[in-house]
Amino acid sequence: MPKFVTVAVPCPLRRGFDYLWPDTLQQEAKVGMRVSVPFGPRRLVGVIFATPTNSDIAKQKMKSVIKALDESPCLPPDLIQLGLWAAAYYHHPVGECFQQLLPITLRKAEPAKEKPAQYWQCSDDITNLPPLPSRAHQQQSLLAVIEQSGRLSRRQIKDLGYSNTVLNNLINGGYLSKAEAPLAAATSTPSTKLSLNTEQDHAVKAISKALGGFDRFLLDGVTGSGKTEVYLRAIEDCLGRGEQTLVLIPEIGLTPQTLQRFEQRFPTNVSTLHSGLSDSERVQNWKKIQSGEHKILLGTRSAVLTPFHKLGLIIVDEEHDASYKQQDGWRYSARDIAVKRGSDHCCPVVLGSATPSLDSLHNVALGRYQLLELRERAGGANAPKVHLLDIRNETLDAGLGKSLLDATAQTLNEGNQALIFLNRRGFSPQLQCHSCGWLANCQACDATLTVHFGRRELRCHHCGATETLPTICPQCHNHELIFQGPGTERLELSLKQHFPDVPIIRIDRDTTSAKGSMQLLIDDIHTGKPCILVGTQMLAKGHHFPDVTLVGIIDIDGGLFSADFRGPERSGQLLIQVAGRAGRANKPGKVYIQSHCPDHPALQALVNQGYQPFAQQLLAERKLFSLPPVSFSAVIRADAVSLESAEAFLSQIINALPTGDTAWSIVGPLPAPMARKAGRFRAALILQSERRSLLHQHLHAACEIGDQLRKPQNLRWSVDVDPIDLF
DNA sequence: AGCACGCCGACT
DNA sequence: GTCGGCGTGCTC
Repeated sequence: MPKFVTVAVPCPLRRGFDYLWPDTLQQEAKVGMRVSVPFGPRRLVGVIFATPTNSDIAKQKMKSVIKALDESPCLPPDLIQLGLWAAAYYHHPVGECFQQLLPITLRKAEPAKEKPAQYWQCSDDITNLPPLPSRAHQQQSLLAVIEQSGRLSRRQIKDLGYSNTVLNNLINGGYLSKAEAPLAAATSTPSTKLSLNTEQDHAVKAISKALGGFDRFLLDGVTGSGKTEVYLRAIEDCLGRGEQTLVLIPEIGLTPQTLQRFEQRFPTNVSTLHSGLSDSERVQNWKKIQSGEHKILLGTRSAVLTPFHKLGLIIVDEEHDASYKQQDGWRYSARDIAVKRGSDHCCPVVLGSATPSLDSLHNVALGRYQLLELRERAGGANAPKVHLLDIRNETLDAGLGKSLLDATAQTLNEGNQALIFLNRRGFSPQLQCHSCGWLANCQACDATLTVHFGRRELRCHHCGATETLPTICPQCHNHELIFQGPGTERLELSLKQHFPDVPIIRIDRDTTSAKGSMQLLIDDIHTGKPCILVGTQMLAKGHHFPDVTLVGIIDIDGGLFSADFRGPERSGQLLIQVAGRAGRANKPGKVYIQSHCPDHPALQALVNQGYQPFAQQLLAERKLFSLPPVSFSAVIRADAVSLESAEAFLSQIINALPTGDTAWSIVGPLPAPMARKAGRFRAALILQSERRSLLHQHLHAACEIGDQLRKPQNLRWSVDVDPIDLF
C-alpha cells in the first residue's frame, strides 16, 4: 500500500503538497519530520504535517520525497498543530509559517558547519597594559562597553556599531581575551530575593494557584512596582512542579541587567533567544528547551514559537509593546500566540504591563482575564506629580515653553537631572523657503524631508533617502530658508544655549548608532551628575534613570489626534512610560506636559486620574463606534507602481465579495494617509466584524480571490489579521 | 518566491 | 542571425 505525506513547502502558496514516501527510505514517515523534496525545478526543505493514506493528486503528477532529514520528528505534535492553526488564523501560506517555526540552521538540508561564536572579554592583565591613546575614542568606548557587559560576541559588537578594525585593534593590543561561552550565570553575586508587599504576594499566590491549568492574568503594575519579582516567584513555583517557563520580552527589553537578574536567580537553567545570538547558538538553546535540559526561556517575539518539553507557565512582559507584532510576512502577534499556547499546554499566561493594551483591558472587562494590580511602588516611592502646561499663545524656543525652561533650571540648581522628551529625531521636520514657500519634499514619498543639521543633510525618515542641505531655495534662489518645527537635535542645541554649563545628553537613533552605543550614554547618566537628557521614545523603554526628577514632554498633541484610532492609546502609553522613568523613593519626580489642547478630555483623564481611567474612557469610545478590541478586524494591503493599479486590484476583491450583511463590513480601497512611500503607492481594504468567525470566513474568500486574480506588474499584497496599524 | 518558457528589440 | 528584456504560468 502506497504511503503519502503532506508537506509544508517554503513557498507563498496557501496549501500543503502531497508526496509519495518511497519504500527505499529506511525510516517511517512521521508528522514533524523535515524532508528534502523536489518542487518544480528545485529542491526544498519542508515539514511533514500529515500522513494521509490516499491523495487526490494524479499519479503522474506525484513526486517522491528525496530523503528524510531527521531521525525523529524535529517539531513535536503541538507545534505542528500551532503551525496549522496559525496558517489558518493569519491566512498566511503554511510553508512560510512552518519555516519560521524552525531555527535558521534547520531550514537548510545540510546543517551548516559553523564554529561556535567567539566571545571577547576584558583581559585579566589590563591594568599592566599602557592606557589607550586618548584619541582612540572608539576603542575606549568599546572597551568600556565590554567591561560593563562582561562578554560580547563579534556579532553583538558589530550590532552596537563598532567596526571590525576597532575590535581587532583592541585584540592586537592585548586588551581583550577570548572566551568560548557567553557570560555564565553569576558566580559571585548571590541571588537576592526581595521581600514582597501584600499586592505582590497576592499576585504570586494567584498565579501559583493556577499552575497546572489554563488561566489568564493581566498583571497591571505601575513602573517600579516590582513586576519582575512577581515573575521570578511564580517561575520558582513553576520550576518546583518540574515544569518550564517561557518569558517574552520586547525587543529592546533584553538589557544585560534583565538577563543578569534571571541568571542570578536561576543559575544554569536559563536559555535566551534574541538578536545577539549566532544561528548555532540559537539552535543549541532551542534544543535545550525542547529536550527540557533548560527550564526557562527568555526571548523576544519569535521565542513564542519554540517547542517545549513541559511548558508550565508563560509570561509576557510589557504586553502592550508593539514589537510583539511581526510587521511583515507572517504578521503574527507573539502575545496572542502566547495565550493560544497557554490554552494548548494547559498552563497559566501572565500578561504584565504598567500601561496595558486596550485589548487586554477589554478581556478583563469580559471576565476572560483576571486582573492583578500592583498599585504601590516598591520601596515606598511616590508617583510623580503631573502638570499640564497650556502653551497656547506662548513663544516657544525649539518647542520649549517658558514654564518648562524654568522648571528645568530649578531642577538643575537642585543638583538633579532633567529629561526632555520629543518623539521626533533630527533638527527640524521641515525646511521651507521664507520667500516663495517652497518645501523640501522627498522624491519618493509623500513626505517632507527632515533637516539633519550636524550632517548638513536632508533625510527622508520613511525611505532613508538623503540629500545635501541646500543653502539657497532651489526654486527662487532666496537665501532665507527657515526650519519649521523642532526635532531632538534642535532641542539639544537650544538647551545648550540656555544651559551652557550643563552637559546635554541626546539619545535617539542618530546618536546611539553614530557614537557606537547607547550604553555609554546611559552609564554617563547613571553617574548622577546634573545634566539634561534629550531624546525620543528610545528613552521610554528598558532604562530607568533614578536621578531624573523632571520629565518634560514637548509635543504629545500629534499622537492624540492622529489618523489612526489607536493614536491616543499609543500616545497615552508612551507618555506614562516616559513619565515612569523619573524619580525614586527619596527623590520624587515631576512631569510637565506641554499641550495646545490642555482641555482635551482624554488628556485630562490621563493626567488627573491616571492610565486606567484614561484607558477605560478610550475603551468606551471604541465600544461606541464598534472598533477593536470590541470588534475584530483585518486589513488587506496592496502596493504597486501606481495608486490606480493597487486600488484596481483591491476593488476586484471587494467586488467579488457578498454585500448586504450588516454583521460584517468591508471598506476600501482606501489610499494610505501617505499614499506614496519609497516610490510605491499603497492602498488597503479594511474588514471588520463583531463575530470573529464571520470575519475569517470572508477573509478566507478574499484570499482565494486575491490568489486567483492576475496581478499587474510589480503588485504586492498582504493580509494582516488583528492589525495594529491600518496602513 | 523562484524558475522556465516564450516572444520581440539592439548588438558582436 | 542571437543575447536578453520581463510577462505568464506552475510548483504535489
